[in-house]
Amino acid sequence: MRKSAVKTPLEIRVAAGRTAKSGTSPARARRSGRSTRERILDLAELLFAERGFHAVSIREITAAAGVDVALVNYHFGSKQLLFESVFMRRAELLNSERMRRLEAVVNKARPDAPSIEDIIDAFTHPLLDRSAKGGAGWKAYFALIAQVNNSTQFGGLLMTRYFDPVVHAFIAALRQAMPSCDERDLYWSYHFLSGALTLTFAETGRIDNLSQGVCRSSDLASVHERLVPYVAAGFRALCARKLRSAKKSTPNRGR
Amino acid sequence: MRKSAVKTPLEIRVAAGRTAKSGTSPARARRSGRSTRERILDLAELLFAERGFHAVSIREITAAAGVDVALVNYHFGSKQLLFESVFMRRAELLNSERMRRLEAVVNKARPDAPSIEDIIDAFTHPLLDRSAKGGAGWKAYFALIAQVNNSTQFGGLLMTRYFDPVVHAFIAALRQAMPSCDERDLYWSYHFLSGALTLTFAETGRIDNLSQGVCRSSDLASVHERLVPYVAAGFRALCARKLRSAKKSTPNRGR
DNA sequence: AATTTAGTTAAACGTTCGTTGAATTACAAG
DNA sequence: CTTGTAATTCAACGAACGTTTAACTAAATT
Repeated sequence: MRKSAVKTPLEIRVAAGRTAKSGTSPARARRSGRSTRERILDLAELLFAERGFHAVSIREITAAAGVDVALVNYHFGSKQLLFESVFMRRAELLNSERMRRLEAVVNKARPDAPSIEDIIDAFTHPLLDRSAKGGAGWKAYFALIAQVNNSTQFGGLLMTRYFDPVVHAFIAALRQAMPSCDERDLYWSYHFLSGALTLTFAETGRIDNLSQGVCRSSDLASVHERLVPYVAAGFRALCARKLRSAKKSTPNRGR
Repeated sequence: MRKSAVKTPLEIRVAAGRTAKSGTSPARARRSGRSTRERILDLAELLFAERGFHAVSIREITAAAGVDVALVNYHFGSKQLLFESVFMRRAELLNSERMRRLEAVVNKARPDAPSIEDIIDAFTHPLLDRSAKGGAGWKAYFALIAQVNNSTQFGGLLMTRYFDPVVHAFIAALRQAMPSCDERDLYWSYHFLSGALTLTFAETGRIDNLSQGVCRSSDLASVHERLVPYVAAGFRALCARKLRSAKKSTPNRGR
């Protein structure tokens, strides 16, 4: 595959990924308290979110991070793998808190099913928290998620790989809360939620322009208190829709 | 600004934009029936939608269109202006049909206000129609819109410039249909609709993976019949939310 | 027929891209 | 202190990028 594969540079890079020897610190973690790996991840996240994957060069990232250009390929293997590392890093944090919150509302309501609002809140509140109090890194990350979610080439791939397990858990909870709901209505309802959620937390400034100052993208607390009842009502409306269907397809005769 | 500005190449390009002399055909419109300009626009649309602006080179576009690389700069001035031409081309078609449909449902309901569902349908149905019967060009265009809408650097800019007038007309119609609704609720409701709509018509394949075949991105007819009641219920829920608020802020004492 | 103009072609411009190899430094283990 | 390894630096690679220039063809105008 490669030309002069004398020193098998791939193995070097893979080994550099994480040696698992000293879990605390590779003793190289200095300069502003963050390791080189972390500083690259931080700046890559910021720049990818601002301009997208292809519009940002490795040289820009490493210059902003104050490290040498070669270190991206040394620590991550390639620009593409750096991007996936950025994507994965906070996905895991987000997933675990979403699961924690979901289990909490399920346990609290037991033996009944939780309300639709509580389930949705468990899914969305972690975004609100971290966008408000998580610093610029989380804000950039949510802008990145919105781009990936709406990307033709990555939307159906990366989102699936990193978020599907948790999404399935939430859809299962919604299924229990609305047992009569059609499966397709459940999935499409989540899909609409996903589009509204990712666009909103991307904070593109669109609504600021549209509303001419009446609404602010950054006012996430007030948007969250609207998002939850909005999508909860949507979920309920879709599952109740059965009653007045029986129009085109096989007429289910009454019930 | 430029080095050897002897022939003022900018003027040449601007003049080439559209000379408005012979509106029918510059007699160069041959080869598959579409002019060079149109073929470049078609292929640029397709490739931009698939991979995004920066991931596609002018050479790829012109090679796919079967024309010389220099013609992009001749006809459009730059890669960036080509992108905006792609964006603008169908936006105008979409806007005019949306306005036509909106006026139709308003006139039909007069002197009453139309239903929320009818207003939303006037906004979303043009997408359904053209995605189903408009060919690959329209499908690519909707994938492009989703990327722009969720882009940090273009989302608040291009969408505003090309879609705001029509969006304001729709929000005005919704305001008339729900006069007691808070302004911020109206704008945020539209924002959620925008996120759900653009993601859905992008057809990223995400829901196909998530639902493991139960739902298909391409089944837009069945998604549209879900999207309208979903967001209509969301709109209504937000505007009715007033009654049970008075929690944190100024307690409106009872009513 | 002569002249002007719009459209197209081929070639090259200088720049930047992601990636790599080899040399060098910093650190931990013996 | 010596050795081995992980991390970093510097310089360079070929490839591809957006854009421009100048020459050329085809059409319209005079």
